[in-house]
Amino acid sequence: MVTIKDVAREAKVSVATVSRALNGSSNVTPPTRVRIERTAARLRYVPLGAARSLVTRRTQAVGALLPDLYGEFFSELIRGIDLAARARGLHLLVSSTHGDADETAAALHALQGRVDGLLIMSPHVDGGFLRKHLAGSVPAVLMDAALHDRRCASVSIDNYGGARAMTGHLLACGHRKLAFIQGPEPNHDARERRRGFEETVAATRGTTSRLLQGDYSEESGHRAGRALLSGKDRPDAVFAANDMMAIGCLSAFNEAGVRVPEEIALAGFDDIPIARYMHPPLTTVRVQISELGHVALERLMIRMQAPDTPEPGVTTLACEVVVRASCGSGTEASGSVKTRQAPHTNN
Amino acid sequence: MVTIKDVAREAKVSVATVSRALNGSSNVTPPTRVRIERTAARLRYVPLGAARSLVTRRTQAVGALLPDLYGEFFSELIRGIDLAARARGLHLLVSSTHGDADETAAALHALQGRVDGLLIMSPHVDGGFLRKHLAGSVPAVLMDAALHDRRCASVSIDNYGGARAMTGHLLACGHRKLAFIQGPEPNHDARERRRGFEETVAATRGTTSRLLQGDYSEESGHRAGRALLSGKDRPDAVFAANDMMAIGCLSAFNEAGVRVPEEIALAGFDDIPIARYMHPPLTTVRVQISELGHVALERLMIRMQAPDTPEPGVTTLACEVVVRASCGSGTEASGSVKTRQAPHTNN
DNA sequence: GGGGCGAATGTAAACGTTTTCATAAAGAAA
DNA sequence: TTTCTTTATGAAAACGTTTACATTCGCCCC
Repeated sequence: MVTIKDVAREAKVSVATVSRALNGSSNVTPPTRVRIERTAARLRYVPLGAARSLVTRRTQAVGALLPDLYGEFFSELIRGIDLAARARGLHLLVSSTHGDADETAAALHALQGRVDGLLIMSPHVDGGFLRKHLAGSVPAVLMDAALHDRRCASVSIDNYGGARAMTGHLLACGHRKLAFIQGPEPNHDARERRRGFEETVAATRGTTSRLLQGDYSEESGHRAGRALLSGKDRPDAVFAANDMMAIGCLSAFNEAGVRVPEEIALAGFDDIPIARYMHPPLTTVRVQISELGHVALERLMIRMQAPDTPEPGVTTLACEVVVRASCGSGTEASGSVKTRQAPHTNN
Repeated sequence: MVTIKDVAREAKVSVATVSRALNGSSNVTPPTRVRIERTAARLRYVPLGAARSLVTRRTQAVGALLPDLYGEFFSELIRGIDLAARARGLHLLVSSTHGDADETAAALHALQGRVDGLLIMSPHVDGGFLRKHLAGSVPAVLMDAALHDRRCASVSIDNYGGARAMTGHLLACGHRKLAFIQGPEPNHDARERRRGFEETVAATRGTTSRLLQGDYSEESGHRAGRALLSGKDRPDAVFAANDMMAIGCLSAFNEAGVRVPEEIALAGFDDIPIARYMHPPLTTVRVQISELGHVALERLMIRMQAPDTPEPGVTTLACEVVVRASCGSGTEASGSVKTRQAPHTNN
């Protein structure tokens, strides 16, 4: 392996000068600098990250702890984080946890000491969990976290507002018998979306509603769709807690020859890129998924640079109802309604 | 920050013993071990990765350099890599390059010295590029690389065979006027898929074919679909070089009220999870995308453990035609044909 | 009871880099 | 010239960990 010493010897300078020349900064004579740069390039010298980190106390890396890596939601999220990290010159360490709280704690532990900051999305992680397992050793930002805990930074989507807006839209379209395919129970966002749906329905006279269990996968949406068709009291609109389930549900309807939106309306949540390419194009709640990653990373940067600044609380990203054909909206061909301005930070 | 010295002092042993106790291995008396473990847990000691890496010459991390992070193909690929890496106790550093060869080289450079191995997928990277910019400092495995270069390890999909098989299937369905929506020119896999299509068509009498340019995005597929409909000589089957474009194309057909497969057949490539949930479900070439990541990581592990072993050449992963409704296959409702056994390593 | 041996623990030297401090050289002010 | 300041460079000390080697201790065997 070629080290800084080799470069120093070849270029006939000390290691200190090599370090200075290569890190751009302080006083090195132009001729020495180019000589060193040439030598380094010739020897193919690459500074060892570990050694550098050890002395600078910086890894130039952030970790992203995610619950799963399945589907377009996460590819969009990772994309948003990656782009923002790249712009800041940071490396991105991704880690997924499929298991329970213990496994999540283990993953969190493994990530510490390797990164300068942590982006966390996990149903098991809230402020208390973080304080217990992180102990302030690394700044962290929660994404879509369960608890709006003032003491830890977090960036969330306005799941509740989005679900309210979408439910309101379905009602406005004239649908009265609604069904909701909910996401996995432990997920905070799944609960919020359901709450938005239920409260809106409860506040409107003359409506009936029904809940089906799902787990955010297409397959569970497909199952739910079949269950709805086989039941005796078919709803006139189905609101799925995410697009993947809506897509699975749509496919079940298509298989059964039930036309959407003529016979049954359908809406999703997330606005994953594929949603608009479905047939019919899917009415959904737009969440700027990549923006969530982007904003979370920016927040993390702030905390990394000034770790002792007062905790900045929760940032909420607005959602937006995107009306496409699948909800049977007669009045407007396509349009959108925002739940509120974004991003909005609540201290 | 709490270091190994703090733990040693608290537990009244030397740092060496702490290190031994925490790393599981050699002779430590059970009572001392538990005392050290307790102390470490109490102090919330986390070993600093950088220091550990510096002395062990291992980062316990692999890097994945990917061309982009958009769409389900990459989320599946990352998922496959992540799962395999997790199983091996390795961390995963992801990095994407959107730019040209220079940017790719820079990303490659930034990744060196931070990882024990590299997984690379990039249209700009071939064996020569690798030798020039990597210089054997880190073992690397190419995924779906342009050049089947014996001197560097690579895992590829049988793009050519898959395209041949699919084209053959479309012909077997009775379609004679074919169109192919090709992927971005610089991509090796895009070229291979086109080659498979063209050669199969050329070998069959009485067929006509037409090529349209795409870039693997839904949007480009949508554009291509519209172009096909507006043209005077409408094909009876369209083969898109990936599923995303097929989905965009399908959406264009749907918008125009052109029925698939009755009026025009459609096929894709990749079998992303969503493909089967389209309407009609998409006939496509199944590529075990996550398996590609998985196999690539396993290959990398081998090279990491024995760097001086002779280069093992190219591993090819078979593709499989998955027949669903979109191709208008009258005879069989659903089925599949493999191009060959997988995985198959060619030394 | 002494010699040898193995197990448990301690000591200290690496690992490659940055950075502080010291030094040398070169110019500016006198 | 002399002295002071500035600038470029070098020497060496950190950074936190692992690990080769040294040491101590207790035990068994003769």
